[in-house]
Amino acid sequence: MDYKQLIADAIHKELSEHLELNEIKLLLEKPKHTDHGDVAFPTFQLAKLFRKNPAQIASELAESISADVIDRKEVVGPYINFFLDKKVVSGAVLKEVIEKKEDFGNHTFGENGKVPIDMSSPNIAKPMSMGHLRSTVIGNALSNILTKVGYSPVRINHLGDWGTQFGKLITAYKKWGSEEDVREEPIKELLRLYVLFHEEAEKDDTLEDEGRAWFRKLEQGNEEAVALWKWFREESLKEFEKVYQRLNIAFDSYNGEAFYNDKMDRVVDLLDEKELLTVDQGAHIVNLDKYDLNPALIKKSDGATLYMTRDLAAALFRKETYDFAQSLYVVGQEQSNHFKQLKAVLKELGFDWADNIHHIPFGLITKDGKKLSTRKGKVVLLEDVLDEATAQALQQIEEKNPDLPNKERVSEQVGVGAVVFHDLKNDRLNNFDFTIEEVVQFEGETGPYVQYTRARALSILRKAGQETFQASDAYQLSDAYSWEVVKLLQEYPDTIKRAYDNFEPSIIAKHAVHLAQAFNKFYANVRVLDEHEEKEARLALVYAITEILKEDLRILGVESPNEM
RNA sequence: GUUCCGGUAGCUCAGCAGGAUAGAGCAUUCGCCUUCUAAGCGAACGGUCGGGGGUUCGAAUCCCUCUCGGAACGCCA
Repeated sequence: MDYKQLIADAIHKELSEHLELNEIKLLLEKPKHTDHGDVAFPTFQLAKLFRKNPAQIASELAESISADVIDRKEVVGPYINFFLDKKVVSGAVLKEVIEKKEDFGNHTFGENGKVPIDMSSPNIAKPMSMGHLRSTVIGNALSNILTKVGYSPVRINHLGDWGTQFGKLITAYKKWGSEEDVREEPIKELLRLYVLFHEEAEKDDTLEDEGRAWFRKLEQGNEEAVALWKWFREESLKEFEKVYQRLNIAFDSYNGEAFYNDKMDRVVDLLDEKELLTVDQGAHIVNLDKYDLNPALIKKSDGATLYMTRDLAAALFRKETYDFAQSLYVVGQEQSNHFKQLKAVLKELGFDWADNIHHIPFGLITKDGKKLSTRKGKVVLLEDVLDEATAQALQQIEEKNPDLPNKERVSEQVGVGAVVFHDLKNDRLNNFDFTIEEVVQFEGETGPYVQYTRARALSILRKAGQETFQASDAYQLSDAYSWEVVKLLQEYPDTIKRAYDNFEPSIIAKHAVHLAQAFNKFYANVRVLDEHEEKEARLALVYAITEILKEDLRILGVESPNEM
């Protein structure tokens, strides 16, 4: 039920000669202050039309408008403020939530279209950092949002499993490493070797050459090099998997950079056929002047392929494999030029589907104001952050609720939830400077706050001994506190749609926080379990909240403990 | 130098298909547990919405310009 629509209809009846229905709908707004009602209609625009002052128009127009959902109208200057019938609306909304449960807010316009999402993409032999967290959790949340609006997402972990760094790594391993050490703590050891290589390379020029030589051997299929590469890859993946399990994220594909090694010749041939390649300073490029972009580098002057070549191959592969409706790349904003070029080259090749490729950029995480750099060993390890968050959550539980069963499990849910929620709660383009204090918080607009709110709500249901509800519009509520909650529930389908339209998980996070805040106010001011004529309806509201908070958190990739 | 992000309360951020007194969290101070989990609720404090122009009945929101941060600008990914 769309109340804005109903009111627009009612107004349109009176103004059909002057304004289109959708024009009226666009004029309707949601007042900032509750004493201005639930829906407001400003009449400024009508002033010219009627050659009267807006206030006069408002008061004359208000009298003739009526609809079942309108409880009362107030004219304040040039505004007509509509107050909806709380009982009618709350009954209808609660009925729908109880009926649909976690499917409330779903849309079908995605029509099952496949949407590959390039996300996470850590580099083999390097630890997962806070930077990878962003791509991972944003990609995961977008996947969930896409599912909610009817698409069929394909989570692709485009692993950084190829490149000259493997030559360096092999060199470093053979010089300073041992099988034992790598087996012990694969990523820590491989990172140590990688950092060491760069330190030593500053003193010794021949090291870089050696690294390049080993990479060449790897490319040529040298047995020793390939074996080491495979081993590094396997060991790294095992460790990544541990993190992904903690984050509760699974991928549909691990086709990384290496996967496209044998698929790039075709791209070059295709570009050649269409006569798009030109040679400039020895390198093969595609000129993109007409797009106002720098040329795309396809082949280096030594003949080696590049990032662009590989991504073109990947784009083609994904189109052919999935016949996607859209293709998303959750990659840092510093690469927006690359993706503009990628789309432009595909366009030049005559592929209209390039329009369905979307780069989903996100802001940079810095530490002490500086960019994180694996090479310099300046990283914030994701595992360390999750461990710290979990430890603090456990400490919190010991203080607040020491008798809680499954403390370990719950502290993991709360700790990891805090970190993930923190990463998703603001506009994804915002940069932020990492401090553990800021990321691991349990009060205010945080994941644990939302989790805690839901746990309290569930506790009421447990005490009431009622955890299932009949879908009925008899659950009617009249108090101001529940009304704020009902309005937020009612907006849910729209919220999901907006999150999808903007590819923006923070819209869901904000809904979760607002819903939790509204419920906590309700909780503090309205007794649910006391005998009251609206007791059943209040319980139904509490139930609806537990469902929707859980759904909000699920979309974000955050778990919902039943008690905490 | 060019292009792209961003500048809103002490701090972190909402609000930006223009609308009625600019909101929240954190921090600080003060209230509220004999009643549904105080990881909560309430109150106080806190703002030239970076500066200046313009469009408009109306601008934090749109346009121009300046300024200050961050990022990207052909052989890394």
